[in-house]
Amino acid sequence: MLDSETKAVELPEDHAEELRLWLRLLTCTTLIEGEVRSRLRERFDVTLPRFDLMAQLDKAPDGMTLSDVSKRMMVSNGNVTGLVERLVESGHLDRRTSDTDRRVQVIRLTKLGRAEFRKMAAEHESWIADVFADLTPKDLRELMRLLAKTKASAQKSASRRRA
Amino acid sequence: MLDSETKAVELPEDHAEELRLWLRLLTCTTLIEGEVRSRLRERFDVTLPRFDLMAQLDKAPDGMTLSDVSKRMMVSNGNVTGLVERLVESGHLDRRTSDTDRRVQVIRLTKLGRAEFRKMAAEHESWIADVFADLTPKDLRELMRLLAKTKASAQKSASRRRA
DNA sequence: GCCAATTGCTTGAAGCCTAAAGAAATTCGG
DNA sequence: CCGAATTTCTTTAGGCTTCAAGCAATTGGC
Repeated sequence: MLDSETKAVELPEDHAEELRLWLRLLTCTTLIEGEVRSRLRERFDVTLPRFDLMAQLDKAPDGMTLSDVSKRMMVSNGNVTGLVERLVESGHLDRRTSDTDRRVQVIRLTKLGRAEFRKMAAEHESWIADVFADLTPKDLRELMRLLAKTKASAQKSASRRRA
Repeated sequence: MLDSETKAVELPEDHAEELRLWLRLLTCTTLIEGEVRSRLRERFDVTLPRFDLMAQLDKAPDGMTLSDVSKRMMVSNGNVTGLVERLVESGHLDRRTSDTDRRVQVIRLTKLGRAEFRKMAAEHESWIADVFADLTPKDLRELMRLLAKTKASAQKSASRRRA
């Protein structure tokens, strides 16, 4: 009894399995991400971060603030600033200062931006389908379930640390 | 019969499920990666790429060539060059030109590098264990299996494109 | 109304990353 | 043995990313 308590904190336990799982998860993501990245470049001469940002905005017809984008994309504020800058420059994004709060920048897709994104998104979806082509419907559902559980567990772990 | 053939190529099929799965996979990885990154910075003032590189070298006592590292880490050659440069500079890595092929650089951990890595790796393993803490042993095995399948499927898809 | 804390965003320094081009060494076909 | 192709690594330009510091606007306590 006392043992089981001390053990968790003191003794070096074997977590090689979790480690291997994490590495495999990372490998899968890196593999797919790299694939998507080079296809986006080849077909549309666009970078993955730009695509991701446009994807967020496509889901928000009324626009988003930079903070919203930053949270959704899980990247830093400064990162978003530069990304938006380049996309405004290229005519894909429209940027306005909020009427009610002059600190806030509201961005949304321009007509051009939306049109281009839709084209890219359609192909993108088929690439992703191809990536998972060998998984059965049951595999897909099961993987979804386990990743949901993983996400929850990871979030809990992160909040434990911040506490 | 003809239908099933045309359909796969022509008709816009619904692959929303695969798309959601990919986004969830990406979210999990980003979450965990961010967590590991900030912990490495806090505790050891080291970056994730440096840690990853040292992890590769820890598994290869006789050293590795830069190309080996590049393939293993799935990053570009130029990336490795810079990374190695900084780690040699900080005394963690040792770099020598191969005796048999003057193009080849062989790198390995120094005593300092190995000692520091071992300390980091021990903590790292416990962080990862914590991330997956809510998954049962069965979950872990099942997730491992499905990710193996995903990896194989993704590799197949990537090679189809390059073909 | 005022001042402190917070929030939203930008800036700057450093590092990471890729693609593409190029330099140097090796390998291989003939 | 020669030259073409390949391999290994570096360099360059451009972009992505973080952290930390800082500025401007708003909010909330008093």
